[in-house]
Amino acid sequence: MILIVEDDRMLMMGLQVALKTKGSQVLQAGSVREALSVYDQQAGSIDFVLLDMRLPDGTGMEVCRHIRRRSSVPIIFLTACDDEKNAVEALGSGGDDYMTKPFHLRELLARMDAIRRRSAPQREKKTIFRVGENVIDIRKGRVERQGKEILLSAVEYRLLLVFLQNRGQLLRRNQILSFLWDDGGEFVNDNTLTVYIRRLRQKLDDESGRQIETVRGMGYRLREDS
Amino acid sequence: MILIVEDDRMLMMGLQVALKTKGSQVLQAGSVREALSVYDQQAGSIDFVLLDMRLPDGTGMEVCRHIRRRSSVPIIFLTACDDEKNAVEALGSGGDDYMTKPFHLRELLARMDAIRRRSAPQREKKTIFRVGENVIDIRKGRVERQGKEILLSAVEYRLLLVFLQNRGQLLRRNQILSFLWDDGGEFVNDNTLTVYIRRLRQKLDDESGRQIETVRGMGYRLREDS
DNA sequence: TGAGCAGGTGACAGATCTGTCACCTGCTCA
DNA sequence: TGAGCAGGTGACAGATCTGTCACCTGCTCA
Repeated sequence: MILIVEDDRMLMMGLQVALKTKGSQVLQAGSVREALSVYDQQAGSIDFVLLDMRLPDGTGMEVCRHIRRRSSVPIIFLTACDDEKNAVEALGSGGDDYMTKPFHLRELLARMDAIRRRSAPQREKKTIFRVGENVIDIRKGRVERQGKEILLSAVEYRLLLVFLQNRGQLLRRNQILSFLWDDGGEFVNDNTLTVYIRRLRQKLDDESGRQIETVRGMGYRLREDS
Repeated sequence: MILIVEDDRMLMMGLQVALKTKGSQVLQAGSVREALSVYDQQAGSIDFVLLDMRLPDGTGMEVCRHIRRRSSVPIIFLTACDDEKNAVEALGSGGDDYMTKPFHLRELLARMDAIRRRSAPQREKKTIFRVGENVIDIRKGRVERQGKEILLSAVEYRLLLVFLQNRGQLLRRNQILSFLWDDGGEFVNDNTLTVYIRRLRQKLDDESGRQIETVRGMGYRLREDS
């Protein structure tokens, strides 16, 4: 099921017809408010989101942040030309791609396919992870090293989960902030993340060296299993 | 791989030969100390544990508790006749069955098969659970109701996980204590569990009624999805 | 090579969590 | 029907966590 968030009725109609013709079901929302409400009710069945940047009661980024805190469903931003700067930023905040209006439907469909292909090798549902000598069992909410439990606070544990679900990938500070804090990290001090990274490192690091790498100017990355 | 914890060398030899003949690999341990060490190193590959009750440096229950905090691998206790009272208690602490020595190998093998069959329908690796109107995503370590995050403390969250992994099953207070506290719950006040049950209920319960049921004199049970 | 800045560090105040207590409620059985 | 007890409740002290601060370190570029 595809969620389209778009206040231009003509465009909405066009997209809807095109996507339905391709065999997809469609959900509509015309505002930030409506998008959040529809998303929360249907989250489980939505497998793609098309997201207008400018909405009558806010921006697509707000919707994107809301969704990204809950799911990794693909999101494509639809933007007017002069939104382009915003759109690029939006990618950092969790979008997978963006299209500048007006665009050819065929191109949109092609990009959707590309993104689907890219995310197709469904991450297997691992529930036990190894980070250095630490073993994390998310079904038990337990972290241990050499059989000894490592106690993590709630925020530390969730920070670790964010890294595990995106292992080996560079995560920007903004992305991590928005995963961890409900307000999208807008209202927490940037240094707070730095401090939690440090705390997590202190608990996880062993002789095998630093597990969470700093990518200067970019963000952090959890080392792939060595 | 089967872990045998037994200090009687003759019995150990017998079991080992019999199990190897049936195509199983075997790990040995002759004491509590050794059992814990072997278990911690091989936890991932052990799929059955035979556990003598009386060991030179302690009891099988200690080993059982250690393992149960980490895994639901099947455990059969091997007990001398006059241990029987303990053995029954041991089942409460997480054992799946017990055999009174001396026993027929054939009977042991039959019981092992029975337990394997019982646990065969591998619980699928769900990572998203619903409890009443609450949605728990263990890959994100998040609990929410109607899109609004419910904040759980570390102990509350792990208590919830214990229930989720044993949904619909009656959990005895002792079992829960040993899942949650590293000392097997021996050194925490019994009322502490009652209090955490209450706190978790306060956060999870909604109009659809109580999710964690009390089974008086027995323990607690998390309601199956209605 | 040193200015500027991204990220690291140690310490802190206030918030929350943890485990216990004393006491309450209400089930169950004689 | 009421004694006895399993489990529930509200409040609490001390421990831990949370987020911020002021300042430090060390990379990167002109």
